[in-house]
Amino acid sequence: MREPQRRSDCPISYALDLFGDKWSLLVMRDILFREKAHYREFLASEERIATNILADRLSRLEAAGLISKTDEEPRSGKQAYVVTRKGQDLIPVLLEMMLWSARYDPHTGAPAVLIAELKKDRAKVVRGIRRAGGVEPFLRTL
Amino acid sequence: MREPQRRSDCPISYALDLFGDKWSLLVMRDILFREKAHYREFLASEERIATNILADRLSRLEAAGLISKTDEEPRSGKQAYVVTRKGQDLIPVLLEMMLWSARYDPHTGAPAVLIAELKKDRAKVVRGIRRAGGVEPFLRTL
DNA sequence: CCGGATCCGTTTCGATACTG
DNA sequence: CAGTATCGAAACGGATCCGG
Repeated sequence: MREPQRRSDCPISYALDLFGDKWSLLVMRDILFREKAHYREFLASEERIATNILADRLSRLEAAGLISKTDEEPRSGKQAYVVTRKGQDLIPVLLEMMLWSARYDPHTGAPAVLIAELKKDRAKVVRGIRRAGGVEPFLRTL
Repeated sequence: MREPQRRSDCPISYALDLFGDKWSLLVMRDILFREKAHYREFLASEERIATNILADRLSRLEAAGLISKTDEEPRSGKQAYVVTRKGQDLIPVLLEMMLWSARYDPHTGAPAVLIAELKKDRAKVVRGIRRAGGVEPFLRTL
């Protein structure tokens, strides 16, 4: 497993050490907005993460305290990943990133519903995701 | 130069293709919060980016329309990078990321001033950075 | 089946030296 | 000053293998 090393004392570098790669934030998107919980489900994302990379990212995210592993059904060997409070607090970051992408990505349109909701009551949207885990259909496309 | 290729139609993947590495967001931090404009200034950051990586990231960010290069002083060969509107619109993303880092990074304390300002009037803070480019001293530590 | 670990070829990174 | 060139090291990606 890759052990990230801090490169500076600037606060943002803590996030960059964790998320400065192609996959970590995608895993967090899956668990936060798409209710994914099992290894197989992450693997099935359209971005096609490799098995070894996924295993590495899951264990790094767990080591950093953003997710935690639970033995859902010990006899079948089935495990589930759940997001922690620290992980949930990443929701605003992902939302801002998604808003920026939606505005400038020539490839996808901006999800007008979400933008309107955010403008109306930002904190409420964050709370909704935190509780429901992306149950609202428009969130699942992020 | 590395040409990023889109991996999915999910809007957030546009941002991840651009920023899914250790350096791109650091360059944007430098230009947005620390008023850096010249190649050597970026090089001087404490994270010690290599010259070839910096050149690559600058040209990618320029190709993506987040910064643009101007001939500040044509006869001395001195060039300056300036941030575009599209690049400035990344400020909220960086701010959220910094807030999250500050909250959870055991290594740095949270900049209380900024947190208070953001809670009071988020849009005003963003406008301030947009105009002044990190002139406020507390921004330079981000 | 499920959740990985291992192996291995390819891509990217990073440090230093060098150049227009 | 603002980058290239080079080269070893690290990370990635795909395929396959393994233990429960």
